[in-house]
Amino acid sequence: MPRTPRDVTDAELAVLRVLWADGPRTVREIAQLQTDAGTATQAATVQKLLERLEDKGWVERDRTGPVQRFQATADRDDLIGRRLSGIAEELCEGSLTPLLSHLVKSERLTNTDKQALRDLIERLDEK
Amino acid sequence: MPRTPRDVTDAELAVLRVLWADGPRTVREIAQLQTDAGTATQAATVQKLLERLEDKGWVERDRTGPVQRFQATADRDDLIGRRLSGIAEELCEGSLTPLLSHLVKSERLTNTDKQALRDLIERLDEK
DNA sequence: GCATGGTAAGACAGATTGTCTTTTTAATCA
DNA sequence: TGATTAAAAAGACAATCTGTCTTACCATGC
Repeated sequence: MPRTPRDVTDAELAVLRVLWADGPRTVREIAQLQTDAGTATQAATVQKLLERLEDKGWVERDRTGPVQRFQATADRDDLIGRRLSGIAEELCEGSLTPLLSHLVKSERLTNTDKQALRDLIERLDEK
Repeated sequence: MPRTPRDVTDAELAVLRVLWADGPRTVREIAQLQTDAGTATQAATVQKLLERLEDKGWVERDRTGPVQRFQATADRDDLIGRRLSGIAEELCEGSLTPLLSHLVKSERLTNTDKQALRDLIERLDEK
């Protein structure tokens, strides 16, 4: 029964968000920023989350200064990519095509989306 | 600390797969089919998984016959849709656009994919 | 009325996850 | 330089979540 852990958990994502929004930070700073944002989190908790994120490769730390500073090694789009691949892997034998066509067929695309899509495709062709 | 449970877990997905592939089935049949497929699973376990799937709305059961028969209420594409929405919700304030552009920009699309994509878009325009 | 197979309840252990507490280290200062 | 303090590492915990079973309950066919 090998359960598959989450790539990034809720609490971990909250930390990543701070790093994405405010760049490299210390543990205290992150905790403070989260508290400001309404989600009070003890520094010790943030520290543990950062440790786990580092293990998973989402974050790296700078140990040179007197106080460690953490920064994300991947941005939101990278996480999106990993999640999409995960879905493709689990439900489509690895192919992204079903995801793509699902999105295009979904009724939720705005006209702007459609136009952007056409542009993207054209640019694709050029290459 | 409200953890967000998985929409469909690994073991549950295995059951869903059987229903998708072989249509409405009884608990025993599902267990048997899984065993045939190499993943031995006791009928009791399948029963519990089906119960959970029913609670979550992925499966419904026909209690009329002497033996209950289960069937999926959603297909693979529905699950894909839910997952995509989940990502959009969690990482893109609900917008699907970032997912879409990620997919299109990914290097993993084959020429066939691209062509299919163009066709889809054209059909979109017509509506 | 009783055996039997199917169903429902629920018991469990192991893993995951969000949060802390305790130790250990490192840096500061009287 | 020894005492004080802040930071980081370890690791303790409780509350789930999940995959699997076990036990109790029922309806049917003899």
